[in-house]
Amino acid sequence: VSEQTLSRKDQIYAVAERLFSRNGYHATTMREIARELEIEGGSLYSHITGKQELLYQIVLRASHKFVRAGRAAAGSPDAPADQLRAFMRQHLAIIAASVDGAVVYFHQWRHLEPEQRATITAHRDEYESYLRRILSAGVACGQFAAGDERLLSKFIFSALNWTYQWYRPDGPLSAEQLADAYYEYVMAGLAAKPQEEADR
Amino acid sequence: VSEQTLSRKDQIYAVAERLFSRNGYHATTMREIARELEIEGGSLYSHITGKQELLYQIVLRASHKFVRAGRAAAGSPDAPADQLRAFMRQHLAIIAASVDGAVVYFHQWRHLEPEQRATITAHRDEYESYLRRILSAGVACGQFAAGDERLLSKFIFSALNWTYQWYRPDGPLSAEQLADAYYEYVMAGLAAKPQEEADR
Amino acid sequence: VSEQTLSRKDQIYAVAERLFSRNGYHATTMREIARELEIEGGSLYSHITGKQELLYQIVLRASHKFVRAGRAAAGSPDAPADQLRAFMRQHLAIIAASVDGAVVYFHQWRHLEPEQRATITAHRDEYESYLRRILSAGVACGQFAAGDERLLSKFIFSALNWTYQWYRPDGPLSAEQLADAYYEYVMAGLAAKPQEEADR
Amino acid sequence: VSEQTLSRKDQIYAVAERLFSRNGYHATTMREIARELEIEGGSLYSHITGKQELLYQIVLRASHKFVRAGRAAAGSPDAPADQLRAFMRQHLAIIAASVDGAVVYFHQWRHLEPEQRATITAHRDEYESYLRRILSAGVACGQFAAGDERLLSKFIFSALNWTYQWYRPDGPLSAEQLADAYYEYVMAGLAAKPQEEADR
DNA sequence: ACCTTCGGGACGACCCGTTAAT
DNA sequence: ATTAACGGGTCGTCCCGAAGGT
Repeated sequence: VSEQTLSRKDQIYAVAERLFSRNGYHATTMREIARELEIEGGSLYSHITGKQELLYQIVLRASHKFVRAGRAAAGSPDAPADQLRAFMRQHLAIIAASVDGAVVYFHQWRHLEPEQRATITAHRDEYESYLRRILSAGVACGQFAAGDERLLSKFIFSALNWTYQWYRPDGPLSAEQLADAYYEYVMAGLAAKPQEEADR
Repeated sequence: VSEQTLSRKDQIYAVAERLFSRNGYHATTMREIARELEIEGGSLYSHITGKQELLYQIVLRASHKFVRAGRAAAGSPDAPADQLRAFMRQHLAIIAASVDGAVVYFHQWRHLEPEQRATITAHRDEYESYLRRILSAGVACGQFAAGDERLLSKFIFSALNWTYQWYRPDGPLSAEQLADAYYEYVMAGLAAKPQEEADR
Repeated sequence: VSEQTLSRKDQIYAVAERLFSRNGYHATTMREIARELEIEGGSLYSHITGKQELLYQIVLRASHKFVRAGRAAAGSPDAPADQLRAFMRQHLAIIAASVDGAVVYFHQWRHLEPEQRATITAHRDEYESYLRRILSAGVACGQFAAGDERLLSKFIFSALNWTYQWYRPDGPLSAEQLADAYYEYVMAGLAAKPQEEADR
Repeated sequence: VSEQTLSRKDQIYAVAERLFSRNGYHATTMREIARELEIEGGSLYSHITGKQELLYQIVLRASHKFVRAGRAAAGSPDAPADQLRAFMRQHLAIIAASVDGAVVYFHQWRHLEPEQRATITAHRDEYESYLRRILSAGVACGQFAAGDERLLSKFIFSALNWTYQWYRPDGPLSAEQLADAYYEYVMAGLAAKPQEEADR
């Protein structure tokens, strides 16, 4: 990532995001962040208010991105199956755009202050509700088989969320290709289909 | 959890597992662990060698459980689809048996020493290879549709691994029920089936 | 040194002397002492009262040996030159008998409690006075050249005391041989003698 | 000692040298060093890397001084007897310039890390070789009586090294006077000389 | 009588987030 | 943006003692 054209403050956020992601919040020191920018530890405080705020802003930003994407997907006039595909694409696009941000979002929210955590949790709940709404609509209109929507949504989120553990945007798969592949798995499963069996 | 009949050492490990899981390795202090056992911080060191060793043993134990289970599932004489079901059941059974252990295993391995981390990574690779072997066998014998087995294995692991984030063994779902539900999702997907539609 | 036939208490003192000598008082731990005896740290306290007492007794013993030897040398009816030779032989014999004891005596007395230190200092002063008495007597009877006896005594003690830094009783030189060699240096110096020069 | 014009780092080294000398390395705490400078213990670490490094630098500095002086004395074009006198003067001048530094050098090198200790030991060996070279040259040219040069060099070092135990530069004797007195002892011994007796 | 086990409590070096002065 | 420092905290170690086993 080019850190050249960013303001000093944004550079700090960028470095913090990377280090929080790689080493975790508590294992990252302010001096480490400063060293990457070739300044002294104390100098950070001309630009930021503190470590805690650093974490909060990073998590909050990621959180907003997900919520915004989810609201868009669930609010579109498309059929539920297409909404689901859009939802998955968006989710993976956000992760692909900033794997480090995603890692911090998913892993480090525990280290927020209670108030901050409450805010983030609320966002997360809202986001998850969008997927459940899509699923319900799909069942209602007969596109999806009936089932436990709550459990199903967790199943889908599992697939989506876990990607930050291994996905790298510079790998062979684009985020969209990955989303489409996962969409197929989610929709059709992996069992051999009757006609395929007949083909052999 | 009954900590009555455990040796002091095992009590320490149990508390450490819980706190590492809830708060993370670096945010957990040795004195916190001690306080839960109503002894002083320094007294821990009559029983253990250090914080790092605590983490390593906890992660190592979880790692062993997964490897053992994976080897058993992939080595059974059953058909691949049954192996897969067994694999998923075992995986969730391990998580259900100790959610805290699973959280530490999945989240805190980054804080191991390089050597320790290498050991754990090797175990993880071995474990993942068992699932891929099952999937390959299933494709070979026509039980599973052909596809990218590497990607598919990641998809399945996503579903399995993410459970530690929300699953509680004292909830409404047993680990086995959850495994079976997930197995169905993985095999058949959520798209409404033609005959099912006809059934209605 | 055979530690077989000693009482447990004496074994502890023997080990402590060795470790205090090699590593110093503060760098030696009670557990280390115990480990050499293949018991646990806490078990030492059945036999001794504490670490400080250990040091004090070791230093005190060495101190007594020197004082006793000095008193004997200075109190003998021999001529001062012979008293000096006896003094030097005795001093080195004590060091040779227990280099570790000598090291602790010379190095670790700083770590005694003030009271204990005062006792040892008094002994040391007494010991040094014996040498000065011998020197004064030698000057008075014309055996030694006149000079600053205070400085001279320091010069002689330097040679004697420093030996614990390098002397090993199992080396090529016996303590007596060393004492005699040093006696010659002290008496005659190293300058070539006139007749020796004539010899060439 | 004026600690006014020194950099903070040098002040720390000066205090550490004094305390290591008086109380020994292990009995000196970082907080004690800090207290003398009227700062908090943790604040030391803005200027230095650690306690071990403190010791190493202090010992290393003293070590360098001795080696440099020894090389100069043994390398001069003077006659061996004059080289010896110069060697002794330099040695005592170094001790007089910093008795504390000498004490640390002679006493605390045991507490260095193995690698550091090896460096210091090599320096010490080099230094001692210079004196032996002077002695050999003196014997070869007939200025010194023949004898065991190895033992003789130890004898001379004893006198020189032990001085840090009692010598204080603000006492009645200058370092040079002391060196010259010791030089006379070493060269001529203390036995009454025949012609001197005749002179009386 | 001897030793182990378990623990207390103080203290060790060192590090961290942060700030005031410059 | 730096420099120097604070103050509180971290893990770990140490000496020592009490309870209890053999």
